[in-house]
Amino acid sequence: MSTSSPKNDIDSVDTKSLLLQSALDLFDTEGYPRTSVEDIVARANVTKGAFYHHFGSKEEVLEIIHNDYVDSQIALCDKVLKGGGDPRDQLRMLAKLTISNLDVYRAHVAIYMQDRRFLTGDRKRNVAKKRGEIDHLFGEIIERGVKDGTFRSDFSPKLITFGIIGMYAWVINWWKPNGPLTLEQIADQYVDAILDGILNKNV
Amino acid sequence: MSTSSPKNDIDSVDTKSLLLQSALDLFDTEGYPRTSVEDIVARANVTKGAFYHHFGSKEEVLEIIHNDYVDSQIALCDKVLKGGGDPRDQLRMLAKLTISNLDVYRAHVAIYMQDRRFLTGDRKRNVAKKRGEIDHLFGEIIERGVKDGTFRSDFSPKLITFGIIGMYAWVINWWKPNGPLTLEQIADQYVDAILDGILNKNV
Amino acid sequence: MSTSSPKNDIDSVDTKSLLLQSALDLFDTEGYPRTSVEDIVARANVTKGAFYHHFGSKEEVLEIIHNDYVDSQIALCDKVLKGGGDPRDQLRMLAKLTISNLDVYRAHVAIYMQDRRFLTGDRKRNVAKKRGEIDHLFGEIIERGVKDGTFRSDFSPKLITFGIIGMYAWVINWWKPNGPLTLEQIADQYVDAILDGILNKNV
Amino acid sequence: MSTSSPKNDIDSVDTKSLLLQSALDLFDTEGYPRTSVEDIVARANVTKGAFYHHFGSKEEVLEIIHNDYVDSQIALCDKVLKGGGDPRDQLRMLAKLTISNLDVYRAHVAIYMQDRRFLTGDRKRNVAKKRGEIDHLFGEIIERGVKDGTFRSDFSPKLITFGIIGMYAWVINWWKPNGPLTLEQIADQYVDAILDGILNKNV
DNA sequence: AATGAATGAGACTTCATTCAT
DNA sequence: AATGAATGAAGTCTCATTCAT
Repeated sequence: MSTSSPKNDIDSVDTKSLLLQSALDLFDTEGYPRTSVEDIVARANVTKGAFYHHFGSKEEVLEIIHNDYVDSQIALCDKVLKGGGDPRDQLRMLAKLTISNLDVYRAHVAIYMQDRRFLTGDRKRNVAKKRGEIDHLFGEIIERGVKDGTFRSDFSPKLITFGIIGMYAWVINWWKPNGPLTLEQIADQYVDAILDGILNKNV
Repeated sequence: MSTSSPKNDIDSVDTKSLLLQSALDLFDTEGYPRTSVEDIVARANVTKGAFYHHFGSKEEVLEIIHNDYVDSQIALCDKVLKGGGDPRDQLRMLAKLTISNLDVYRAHVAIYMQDRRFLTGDRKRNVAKKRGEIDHLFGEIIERGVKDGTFRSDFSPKLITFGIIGMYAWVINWWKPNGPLTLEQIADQYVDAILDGILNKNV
Repeated sequence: MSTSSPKNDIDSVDTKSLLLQSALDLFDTEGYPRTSVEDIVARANVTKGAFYHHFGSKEEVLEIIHNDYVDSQIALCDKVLKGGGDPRDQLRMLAKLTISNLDVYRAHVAIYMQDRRFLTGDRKRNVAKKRGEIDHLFGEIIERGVKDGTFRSDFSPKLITFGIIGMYAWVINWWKPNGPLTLEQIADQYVDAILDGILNKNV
Repeated sequence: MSTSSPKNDIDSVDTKSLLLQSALDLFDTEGYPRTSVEDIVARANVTKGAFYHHFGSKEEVLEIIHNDYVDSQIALCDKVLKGGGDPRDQLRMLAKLTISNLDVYRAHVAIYMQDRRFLTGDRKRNVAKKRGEIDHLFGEIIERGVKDGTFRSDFSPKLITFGIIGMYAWVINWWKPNGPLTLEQIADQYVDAILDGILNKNV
């Protein structure tokens, strides 16, 4: 067998990833403003110099985390929209993918929800733009459903869009891995509730 | 002679209120961690000494703002629950009151949503406890509705509770006063959507 | 007698002046970039916090020192120009005042000559503008002298102006208080040399 | 096959010279303390390792630049002094050579004037010593001229020496290549002004 | 000859808070 | 009730230099 390069040695994790993971954990638990670069490097067992060798600033790390998640979410929306199907199925599919994304990106999403506002300048603008895209892609499904008669037309599509987004976004505030409900169940029940309502029609 | 105390003179606003308002505005627009005591007193046109004369710390101000809002919301929930009525009506009533509370407490709510986590120690615990109460009171309506057959029993009540809370909580993220929809319309449409679903049943 | 306020007590020097003097000494001996705020406050026996209570930045202190000197030099030029007299006398008067200004502003001038370039943005522009004024006021005397026939017209006035300024500016590089030559002698000999030349006409 | 070594290939400039030139440009425009090794290597399109392969430290580069210029200036003074001639001619010759040296060494001189003080230890002493030599060689011409009656004896030779040096040194502060005056004209007018004075004797 | 990751000391600055008045 | 000078800890970031490869 070939001798692997040092980078790939079993217990050599590259410093940059180590720092990113450390920042991710701390931003998630402590929040961005209360996490110091000092904290990040201490957890990664490297020096401040190493941090600034790999990243230009603490804010850049925040941006990277945001983009990681937001890009994945956009890709997901694109996939669903391009997949075709009727609005009802698309809504369910998007809900499922969005929520199952939490398995991979739970910390990213928590940080995105809470610390987005600490981005400044171009970073703020870029992330805001991508966020707008996501809202727009979500909204398209609703609007198409209203047009083709699948969804009721007596609601404001924008209102419904934000309502659905709100339901799913809120999950991050109470869901814990290993809870009684799987992510799949959460996604399905929310879609069912939204489509058919929670009223008991058999009465 | 005038009998009014100096505090009530036509254009004498008392310093403490001035400082609270200043903090409210700044926490709302800049966020708690990026607002310095210096900023607060500058906007209120007083000095730091005055601030520490009226408040023990910056965090105390954050707590006051939180309690102002949370107490009002609890009062509101209590009122609805004590008012009796069937779960459907209670849900609608609570939704309407909660949302119209945004007219008065928009900044408080925004701060509550974003900066709650910067409270520490007892303050953190107290606010968390009150938040739990609100969630609980909301949940009670749902649970009672499931029990008495008003709401479907195939959903997790907790899930539905958080879903509804999420929809309404999210409003703070997109609603602007003077937009096309009134707060009353928002409250009603969300209740209608949740109760009956968004599917067009006439097809 | 009236009891003097604490500010005027015999050995109470106000912190701001103390810090300015400390900065002046250190910028003079070590240069601006090698002087840290830490150094300045250590020499003044106060804390860094006190420094930033009185000044917005290290650069602001540099600007204050520059303005102190440059403004005094402009005032001096104005005084000579408004005083009238023939160009020869004005030149001598300006030389004398400029050089005797070194007694008061020796450190300021040394700093101005060496550390001017570390000012940035508006501060850089403002000081550059004032510097231009001084050059201009100096040049006016020479130009008037050329026009009225006092000075030879076969030299470029600008060249002569800068030559004279250079001679006087250079003094800061070698003059030490308590040297063999008084500032008055230096000023006079330079004016004599410039007006009549150093050639021995008696040969 | 080509016999030239790779170093001499048409567009292969050796890294060391590239780095020196890069440092020269940056020290000139930004100043030594504000130029980082990072800046130098970025401009030369190499890495830090290359820099420290060729130079022991950033300060060593500053010293090299200083010695390049100072040695050339000493050589020049030596040449004039050894060339003999009367003090007046020697003065003119030295002025001309000194000033025309600016064509080649403009950046070096600017750096020498501004950043000399950032040399430390032996480097500082060595450059100071060479600087003293230059002053001395200049002064010798003046002193010899006073002794042999060419120059007036009522001036302090040291004063006159520094005055002349100041005039020429100052040129770096205002002269721009491609300005209206050639370096030759500058040198000549200054010598004429110093020898004969600027007063109009025909009045 | 050159790379580039990493170090570690030190720089400037912010800021909640205290305290004498 | 209020001032404003002062503190001191902590924060972000820079940078000359080293070193294994």
